[in-house]
Amino acid sequence: MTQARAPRADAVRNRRKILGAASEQITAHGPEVGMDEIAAAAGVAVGTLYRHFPTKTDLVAAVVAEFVARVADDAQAALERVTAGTRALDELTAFLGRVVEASVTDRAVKAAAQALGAEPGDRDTEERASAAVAALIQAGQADGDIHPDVTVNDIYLLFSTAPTDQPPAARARWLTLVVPGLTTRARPVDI
Amino acid sequence: MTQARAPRADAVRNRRKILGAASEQITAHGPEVGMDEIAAAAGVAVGTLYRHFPTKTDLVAAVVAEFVARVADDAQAALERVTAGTRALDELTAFLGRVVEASVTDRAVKAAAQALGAEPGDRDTEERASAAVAALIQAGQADGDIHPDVTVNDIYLLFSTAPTDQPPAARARWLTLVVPGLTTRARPVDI
DNA sequence: ATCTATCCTGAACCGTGGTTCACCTTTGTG
DNA sequence: CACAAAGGTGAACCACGGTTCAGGATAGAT
Repeated sequence: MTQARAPRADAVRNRRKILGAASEQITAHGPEVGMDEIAAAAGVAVGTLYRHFPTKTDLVAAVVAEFVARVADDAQAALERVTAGTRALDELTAFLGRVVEASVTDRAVKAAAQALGAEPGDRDTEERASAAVAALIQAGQADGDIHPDVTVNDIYLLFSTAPTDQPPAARARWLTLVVPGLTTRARPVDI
Repeated sequence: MTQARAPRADAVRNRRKILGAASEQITAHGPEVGMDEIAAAAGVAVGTLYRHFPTKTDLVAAVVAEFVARVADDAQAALERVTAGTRALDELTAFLGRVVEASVTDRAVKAAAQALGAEPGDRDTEERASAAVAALIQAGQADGDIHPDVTVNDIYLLFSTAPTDQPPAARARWLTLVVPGLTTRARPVDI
């Protein structure tokens, strides 16, 4: 059990700068930005990126984790408002809308959404988001607004198919088209 | 007005082979297959590809056009069944489902769908597909099944957001979630 | 102050994949 | 059959982007 020495001060500082710059760049230009650009934005050399994150995938995953955390916060806030008396379906709809809108600016969120379905990410944060969304759904079902079949996975499914790269009007329209599927009035469809 | 000489026999033959192989390869592995692989599948050298299609984009566009034509046929067939007495909403739903399922195998269709919203492609074929879908929608609206607001663009919007890369169950569920948005029972949503 | 483990640097490496081009082959006309 | 013109060939070119590594700098312990 060799006790690992504490990381050096500049290493910690750089790690933060890198994470910040990566978040910024990926948010602005999507996950396809070059490592060079991220390094430049962080005021650091490429090699330093690779000291902290063995591969680009790891770096992106770290950034994505931050976004997931943000979404989790959002969901929890919505849940609290419901407990305070607002209508669950409305909160869920608004939540969906907000996340989709956020996906447009923060293109990494889109990747995060797909990551939610695929790779684990932060177990805790993911759990937190899922729990809040699940509670939101349950509340809506208790109100009789949301269809009893609806699960958290449905929300993720919709979220992962959001038309992020389409104009605002299309995104709004998409939400309009998609929400009724969660609603009590909807009926199942055979394929 | 210099009359262009007719193309040579082997040129015509190769063009067909290329288009066939490209269609096959893109269908199987998506538009990201290398030009080398397409050339190999066609039993032809890379240079020949470039003689017929100045750029990879052009080749893909040509393949996509074929798929659009296939979708147009499908839509027209559905329309004819409606004229023969089947319910328009059911046909539209089934059509959506079929196209989504086709997108899974024929990954190029997905690209085609997005191309429909973006690049023109074959004006005629696109018109043909749009006309058939529009007629389908109108029929459904006449039945009182489909919401009066629904347009062809909505179908394209949904189609372009289909979860092509998710398991069959998820795709089916997606259809279930999405169709109610087209239905009379749905209500609009504010963002 | 010294010394070493840790960390940083950035030019170079490498695989990938679209594209080109100098040279050869085939077609089909005179 | 000869001989242009059209077409085909495929090795080489190039841009791009992730990754590496030998050498230099720095923190922090002694």
